[in-house]
Order: sequence, then C-alpha cells, then structure tokens
Amino acid sequence: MIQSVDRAIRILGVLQGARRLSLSDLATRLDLPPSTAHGILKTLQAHGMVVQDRDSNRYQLGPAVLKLGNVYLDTLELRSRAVTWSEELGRRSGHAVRTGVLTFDEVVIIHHEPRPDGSRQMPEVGIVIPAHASALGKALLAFLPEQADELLAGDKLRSMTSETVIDPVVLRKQLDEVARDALATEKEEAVLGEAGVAAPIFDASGTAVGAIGIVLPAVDWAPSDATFAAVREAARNISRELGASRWPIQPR
Amino acid sequence: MIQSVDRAIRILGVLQGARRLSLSDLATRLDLPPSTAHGILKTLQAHGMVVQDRDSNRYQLGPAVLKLGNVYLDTLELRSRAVTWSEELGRRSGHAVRTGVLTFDEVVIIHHEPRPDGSRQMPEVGIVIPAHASALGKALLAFLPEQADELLAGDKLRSMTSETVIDPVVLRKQLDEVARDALATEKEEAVLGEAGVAAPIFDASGTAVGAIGIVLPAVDWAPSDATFAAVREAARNISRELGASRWPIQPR
DNA sequence: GAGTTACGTTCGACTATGTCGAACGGCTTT
DNA sequence: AAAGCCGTTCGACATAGTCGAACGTAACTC
Repeated sequence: MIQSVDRAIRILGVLQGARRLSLSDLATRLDLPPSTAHGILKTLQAHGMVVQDRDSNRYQLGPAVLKLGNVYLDTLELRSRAVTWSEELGRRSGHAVRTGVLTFDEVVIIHHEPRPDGSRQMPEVGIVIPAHASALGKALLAFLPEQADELLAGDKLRSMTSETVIDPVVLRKQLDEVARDALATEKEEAVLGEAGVAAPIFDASGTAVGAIGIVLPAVDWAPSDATFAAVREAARNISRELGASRWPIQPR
Repeated sequence: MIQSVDRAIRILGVLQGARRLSLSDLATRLDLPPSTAHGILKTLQAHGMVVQDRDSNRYQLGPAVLKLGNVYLDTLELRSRAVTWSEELGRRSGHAVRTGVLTFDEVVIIHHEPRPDGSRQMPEVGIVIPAHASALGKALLAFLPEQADELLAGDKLRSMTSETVIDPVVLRKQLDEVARDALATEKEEAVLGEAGVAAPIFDASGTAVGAIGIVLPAVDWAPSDATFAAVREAARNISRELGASRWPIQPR
C-alpha cells in the first residue's frame, strides 16, 4: 500500500462525505499536517479531481471524477445487458428497476430504470446502499460467501432504519434462504416506505457479478408470484447473455 | 506535484481510454517498471478504484469511481438548478438539453434532459466533449478569458469532424462573437449530423460556471429566434438562482 | 483603523518511503 | 517437457514525500 496514494484516495473519500471542506478541516480529519494534505490536494487539483472554491478556498470534488464514473459504466458489459432487460422488467412489474454491483460492504447502482408511469424521478445511478440493508446486496452476498463472511465478521453492520437487520446470525440465516431461492427481499430496511426484490446475476465464470431488482412502495407489499418470477427471469436472462451456463449458480 | 499520486491518476486516465489493460501494458504506456505500477494499482484496488479481472488478471476501473462521480453531482448547486430549467427548455424547444461545466479543454455534461418526444435515449451525464468543438464549450470559453487563452495558445485543438474549427485565429473570432451575443452555436463540429446552441451560466461571483444548451439534428438548422431566446432565458434564470446580479456578465 | 487570529501556502532539511531491478512461481505456448 | 510470458514478491538504495516552521493575506475584534 503506497502511503501517498492511499492518502489521496482518503481525501477523496472524506470530500465525498462532506461536500466542501477547508484545508485545515481536511487535515484534521485525516490526522495529517496541513502542508502534507496541501501537496496531495494540489496534485489532485491539477488533474481536475478536486476543485477549490474561488472565494472560500474550500475544496470539493471536481468534474474529472464524473468523467471517470461514466467511463466505468461504459466498460461494464453487465450494464449494457441490464439496460434491455430492465425495460422489460419495468414494464412487466410496473415498478422502478435497479441494477447494482458490490463494492466491499456497499451496493453501487449502475443502472436505474424509472417507474413506467411517466412520473419524474431522480436518476439513481451511482448511489450506494449498505449491502446488508438492500435486496440487491443480499442477492449478491448470498452467492459470494467470502465477501459475506467478511462483512458478517466485521463490525460494519450499520442500522439505517428500525427494520435494518444488524444481527450477523439473523442475516446469515436470511442469506441462506436467499441462496436457496435465488431471490432476495427487503422491506424498509434501508429507507422507510420502500421495499425491494432482487435476484443475482452471474457471468461466464459463474461468479455473482451483480444483481437486478425492483423497488416498490412498502404499502404495495406483498408482490405477486408473477412479479417474483419476473425478477428471477430478468436475472437469468442477463446471466445467460453474459455467458453463464446455468442459473442460479451455487458457489463452491 | 506528488509523484506517486500523479502516477496513480495517470493510471486511472489510461484505464479510461483503454477499458481493460494488463499490468505490463499499463506499465509500458506510462513508462514505468511493472513493479512500480503494481504497487500503485494494488493501492487503487484496495479502495475499489480499480478491479482486476479474475481470469485475465487485467485491470479496469472499479465501482468506487462511479460513487465519487455521483457525489460530485450532488455537491453541485448548478446541477439542481439546471434540472428544473432543463425541463422547461426541453418543452419549449422540443430538443434534448445538456448542461455542462469546463475542465481544462473539455466540457463534462452534468445534466441531460432527453428529447421530450418520449423516444429512448442514452443518458449522457458524464460524457466529455472537446470545448472548442461544442456550443457549451464556446459559451464557457467566451466568458473565461484565461482558460480560453491557454487553450488557444496550446496545441490542443484536435479535429473531430471536417467542420471542427482548429484554427486559433478563427476560434478567437468566434469566441468574441459569442461573448457579444451571449449565445454560442455549433454545427457538426463535434459529431456529424448534430448541432448545438448554448448560453453561459454565471454564479454569484460573476464567474461563468457552466453552460446550458440544446442539441438538435443538423438538418433542423437553423432554429427559430424563439428557440435562441429560450436558451438564453434558461441560462439567465439559472444564473439568477445562483445569485448572479445580472446576465450576461462580461469578464474583467 | 490597528492588533490579532486563523488560514492557505511556501520552503528546506531529514529520513521515511516509494522506486526499481532481480528473482520467484504459475500459466500458457511451442 | 521446455521455454516464454506475466503478475507478483522482496530488499537495497536513494529519491521523493513528509513535516515543522515561517510567510503573507484576509477576516475578525476591540
């Protein structure tokens, strides 16, 4: 681990949590001498990764990170496949559709298909949700035992709402059920009033590389069997296009 | 400039151009010993900025960059304002609407309002266009003299199509006209068959912080006076909401 | 309006840290 | 079965990053 690079990414991480920060704030939060933080910041600035506010001198993320994010999406074969089938799933279920991938303990949304009712909805690409509190995350963790073990062992299970499951034993049991059915559900565990249903997506190597699912108002619970089937079918279809030999693919 | 951080960002930059690269490829392109590149890569990997393909060992951008990009968008006041007025501009003009900011010699799209005809269109948030070949870029450069000087002085004016203006003298003249009218146009200079009209957005300090404009098929040229007026009004309205005292604001 | 504080930035010495060449081991190719 | 390629690990060296101190500027106070 290279120290200065690690520190640079840490700076970006802190800037991610607090939109705008002064140099001294940043240095304090990272336990660094201001001059050290300054050197790193200037390097990031030279590449457009951070920008400095003219008046206040505070730093914030820069446009270059957005460019990077967009290129990442373009490189993902998973995403291009998800677009097609999300549309279908949205039509069949009548709900918004999300596709996500796992990073450590979080799910990052890589595609968002708004509800087909034509209402205005915020695009959700790029948002992150704690894996243990989302249907997408559970669908992934159930088929990624190493990552699940790591998450359950660590003390990372933060509570989002009163419904969030943070007991490792209970969560483990849920994951076992998810692995059995290849279908994960979540009701108000991340956001009050919101529920989700998701299924895992596999690639040619048989690894769970993502998950697709629907988001629905908690009051509309429970979905019909046809809806559950539609989610599973979308996941299966995308997996097939990615070269997966069958679906689902149990790990080990 | 801190060497290792600079190299890390360079790696991300190269990964941006070539989707997937092996360690040796990467090292060759950056003129680095493989072991040096490896150390940096592993640090980036530990933070999810890059991921390594299981089978091929090749590296590509990771989900963390997408998360960063999304947070950047959230911090931008310009973006939240643009959303509202883009909708209006889209309705009035009947065309797709883009809002962008300038980074060095490129425009990064921070909001994209699809054409209101209901057809399926790719989201364009995060894509970059050479500033000198886009209406958005010209609208910005015309009100950012220092950045314009830098671009015109440097040898960065790449040609995109047969229509791209790469002569600094011609471009300077265009920018002067844009500054006068507070309205920039572009016809097939970036993409054949596509034209654009854009106007600059100012913040409370009077700096041009972005531009908003429409994208239309080149065959639909020329737009009506009402369309030109609509673009200018959108830019003026957003500027006002950002605290700009008047519109346009001539530099110096 | 002078004094004071806080902040971003610059500078230079020290040494901790990243760099690089060489060697290892797994995989594919011939 | 041997040779080549590639990603990775290791350790010595010296470069390059780090940190404390000093500077200049802007805001705040009395």
